Amino acid sequence: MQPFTEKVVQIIRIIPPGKVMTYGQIAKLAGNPRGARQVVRILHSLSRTYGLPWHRVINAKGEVAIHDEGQSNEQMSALKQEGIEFDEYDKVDLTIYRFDPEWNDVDLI
DNA sequence: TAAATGACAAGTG
DNA sequence: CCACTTGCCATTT
Repeated sequence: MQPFTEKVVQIIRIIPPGKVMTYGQIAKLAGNPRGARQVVRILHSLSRTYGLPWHRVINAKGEVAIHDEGQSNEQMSALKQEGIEFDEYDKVDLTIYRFDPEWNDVDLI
């Protein structure tokens, strides 16, 4: 497995309840600012086996990016249960709910 | 080994 | 704010 993939997994695992991260943000922290699409693939294929909080990962606009309706509804209710609120366009306020690791030493985790 | 894929991002008008 | 374009790159076909 690529180091990038492994880091992405590590990062997603540390997202606390009630907070979210964006694909691009995760990719950047994992060492590849252009790897947003790889994060997508990882969530798809590894979220189950690694028990990742996949529902806390959304796109840069603050929207749930799932195309499948059933799954997107599942993600939204999961986030609501953690205290995250959606506006009338089903978007979250990233200025409030975005998780910023600040102490950014992801390599140590 | 080459081509296609994707739950994206950032820029432009 | 919306529509559209371009860049992206690990994984899958």
